[in-house]
Amino acid sequence: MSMHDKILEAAEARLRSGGYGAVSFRDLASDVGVKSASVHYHFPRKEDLGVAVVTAYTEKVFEALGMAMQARTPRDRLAGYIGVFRHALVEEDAICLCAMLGAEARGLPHQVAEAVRVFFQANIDWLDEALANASRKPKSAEIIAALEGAMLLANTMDSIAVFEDVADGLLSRTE
Amino acid sequence: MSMHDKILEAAEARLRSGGYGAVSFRDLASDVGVKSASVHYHFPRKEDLGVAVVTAYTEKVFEALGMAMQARTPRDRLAGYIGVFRHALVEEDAICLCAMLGAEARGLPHQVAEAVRVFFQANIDWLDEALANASRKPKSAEIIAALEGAMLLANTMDSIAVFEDVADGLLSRTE
DNA sequence: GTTTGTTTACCTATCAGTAGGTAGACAAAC
DNA sequence: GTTTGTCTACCTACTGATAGGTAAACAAAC
Repeated sequence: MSMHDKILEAAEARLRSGGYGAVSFRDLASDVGVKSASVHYHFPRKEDLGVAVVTAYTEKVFEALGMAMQARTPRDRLAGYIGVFRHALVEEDAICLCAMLGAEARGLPHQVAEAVRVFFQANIDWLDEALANASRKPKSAEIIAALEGAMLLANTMDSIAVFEDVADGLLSRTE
Repeated sequence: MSMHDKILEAAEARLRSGGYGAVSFRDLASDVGVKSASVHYHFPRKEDLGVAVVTAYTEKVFEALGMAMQARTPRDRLAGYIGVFRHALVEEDAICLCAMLGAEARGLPHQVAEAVRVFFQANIDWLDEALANASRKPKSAEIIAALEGAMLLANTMDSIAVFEDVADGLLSRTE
């Protein structure tokens, strides 16, 4: 993997566990085995790094969502969507990057906050399309809010039970 | 208001807009018109300040919830509960303190994270009691997750519409 | 095929600014 | 005269960011 990508990966991990303020060029440099000036070579300003991480994260998520869109019924597509979030929470043991940055949105550099907004709008659009011919369903923004909130609570209480309850609730209201 | 309380108020505002890392003793001192050493006099370590803010916030929220518990039906009590969160979002123009700190929980000093956990558990307990004799209702943790997620999304997209949609959805599933 | 110029990807060293935190002087209140 | 609250003055550690340099890779010119 290129140094560029290794830095992005390390930055995503630190962002997701501690937020924007918890990411420093020196820590990232140490994570990937270079000096902080070299991190600045790849991402001149912290804002550039923030935007790049969110953009890469968005692409990664929507690549995973590509398969979920293939499912036959709206309900199965929603189950696939939920699965992507569950994987992020359980396998990567961290909340969604944009849940963290969404909470901090008011204090973020404008371009970073805008990238987060784009992520959520893209999620709304994806769900609108995936559930277009459902006979009964919550609004797309409601689904996202429920899942992001469930991650947040699961993260704090250190229990994924609440996430599964929310997921079941959403699926039972969709067909 | 005492200097102690003025510092708590300023710290809450900064915590809710930028997170734990965005709060500095110097900024707080400037906010309330003293020097940073004086803030250290009231709250020796940042962790002490963090715990005190969460504790005071919890008390403030549950004081407001006291009235909501008086309502006659489970549905009305839920409406009152939602109203407390709506007020925090709309009137104070910020997400719930514990939504922010819950997202950052993994990177917080242990006692602060624990205070946040206590806040959420107290909310679960409150809802369990308020909706005890409802004939139909979401689980308490589901309600909290939905509302916290709705705040997060509303904060990022700068639109309270998603919050109202989530609130309506919760009320329609409760009676 | 060797010289020349350019780019990539890093380095060391340093900057001004800010972080949390402390020691000790001081004045007013009790 | 002791407690309370604030001050000045300082510390060490770390922040994002910049300057200037270097070794290797590559391509074009001769």
